[in-house]
Amino acid sequence: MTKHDNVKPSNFIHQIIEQDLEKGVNGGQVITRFPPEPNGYLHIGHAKSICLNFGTALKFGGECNLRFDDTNPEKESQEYIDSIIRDVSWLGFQWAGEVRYTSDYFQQLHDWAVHLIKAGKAYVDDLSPEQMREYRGTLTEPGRNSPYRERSVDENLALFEQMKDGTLPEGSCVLRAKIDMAAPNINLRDPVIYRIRHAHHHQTGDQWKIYPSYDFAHGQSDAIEGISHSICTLEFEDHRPLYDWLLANLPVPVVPRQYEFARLNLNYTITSKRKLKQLVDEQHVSGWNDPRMPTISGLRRRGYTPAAIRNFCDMIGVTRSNGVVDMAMLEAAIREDLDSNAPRAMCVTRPLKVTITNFAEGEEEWFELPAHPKDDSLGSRRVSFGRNLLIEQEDFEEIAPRKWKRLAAGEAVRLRGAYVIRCDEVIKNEAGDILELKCSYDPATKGANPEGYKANGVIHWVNADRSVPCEVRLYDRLFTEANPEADKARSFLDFINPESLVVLTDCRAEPGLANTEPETHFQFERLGYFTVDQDSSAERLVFNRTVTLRDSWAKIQQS
RNA sequence: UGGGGUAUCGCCAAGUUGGUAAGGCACUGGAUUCUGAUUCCAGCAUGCGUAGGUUCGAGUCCUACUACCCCAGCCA
Repeated sequence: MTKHDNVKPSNFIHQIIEQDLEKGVNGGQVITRFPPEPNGYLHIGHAKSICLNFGTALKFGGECNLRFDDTNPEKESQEYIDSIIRDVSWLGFQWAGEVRYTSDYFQQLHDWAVHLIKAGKAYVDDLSPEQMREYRGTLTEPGRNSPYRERSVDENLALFEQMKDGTLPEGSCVLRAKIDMAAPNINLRDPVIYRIRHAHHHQTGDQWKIYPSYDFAHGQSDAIEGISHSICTLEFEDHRPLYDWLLANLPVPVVPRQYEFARLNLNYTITSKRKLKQLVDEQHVSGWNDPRMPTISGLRRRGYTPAAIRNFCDMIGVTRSNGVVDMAMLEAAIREDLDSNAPRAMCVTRPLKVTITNFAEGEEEWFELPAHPKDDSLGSRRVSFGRNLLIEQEDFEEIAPRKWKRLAAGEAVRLRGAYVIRCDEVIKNEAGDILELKCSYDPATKGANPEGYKANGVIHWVNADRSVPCEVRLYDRLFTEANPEADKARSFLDFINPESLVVLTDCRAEPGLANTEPETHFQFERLGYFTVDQDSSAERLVFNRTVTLRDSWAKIQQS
């Protein structure tokens, strides 16, 4: 949508808000929130939610809170909290006020639970988890009332007090909302709203022995924060009646409304936190920020930019229909950004020795080349030319194939930004491997077309005596299947792409690339966009391939 | 067999008093090009899950089907 910025990205939630604003709902205030559970790292799917929630607040002059939905201490940790804060900031969004935690509201939530008990709308149930499942009924059969459902208010109060005090063991009982065991919507069949957990909480320590369930915590936390539009994904749609029931039965300050949108699915990857964690725990990848991971930190390390991710989120839109977005769309977003903003450079990844026989030994010539073909504001760079050069192995064929625009025996090709050279001799070993090319350069072709003959095309190169040794990590899609989770009989792990990472250690980059800082982006001409990895140092430069350039030659070859 | 949803080009997605199918990605031609990149031009749904119906006219209204997704954690 950025490309021609004609149709402004609109979505059904914005339309609802516009109507609300016209009606004067919420006093004209738009307050949203992004509510991650700190039990893993954020991924591209969360980026969609972040852009929606923060973007909506921005669009309507409102605010968006960052709230950790931390009601399940056993699965959560400070490491995840830190990573989430880092990722949201990096994406370019600022939340209103301090970071919030559902655990900030534990006391209020507890008091509201007591309120429900006193109103005869909640009870302590001693049923075991197995029994509770039996009593709940099935999708097609109604449930039955628990034998503990009619306990007196006083008894419930006393029991809940004991749960809270820690005098009752974990799992011995729970607090349930008293709604309707025959409701067709299973979420309304007396949902559990508090359970006993003698666990240490990353924020509240050992203060609490009981923790509220998601359903009991979320809507009320929204109300406490004055959220006007509580946006979540489709799977919570069935929870909305419960969300509304709790707000209707509690003395909350405001009544937020919940709206659901379809979560993002991307092909050739997964966006299940559980499975991403499995990839990390079982070391199929190097960590949450492995450049192959669809996590925000992985994309960042891979070389994706905040602007590209935000643009991608605009491109895919927000609807209620479940679909699978093509990875090509994400790649298009980063190409668009980096094409206009990344400085160009030359790097030879699989070097082939080229000796310029008519260029004097020990001599050197420097060229000043623009850093960007269309944007002078990016400045220029200097590259060194000499007798000993390196070109890409795949840029030479002894016998040129049809439509070949590179170097071939006896033919001429332009070295980007320098001279046209001709291959005069091919040096091979006994096995027939090509070891070196003897070439001659045409001194008249600096900034000028050759006279009386034509060069096949343009290839990139580097001065062997001046280039910077470096490592290049070629990344590709993590899975070989568009939907690695489709096969019920096989694990998604079976479809990990064995070539998702290819490490090249004998690469040579142009001189100016020495001492580049991590996260600096480049376009290595004719190869793709690359970004300096966090492992990189002055002693050992490391580049990650973010994405290749579009390659019409590859398509010609295939056909 | 219960409840809640969704169905518009290969993918995403506009379409809001019914008026004669945006755009992006991908793809295919062609032009420019010292990146087979970029850019530019052109092409790409007589049809909107299916079948009926209402209407001068339906993706938009009605009816009946079909497919797919979510729900039976003391996870979120």
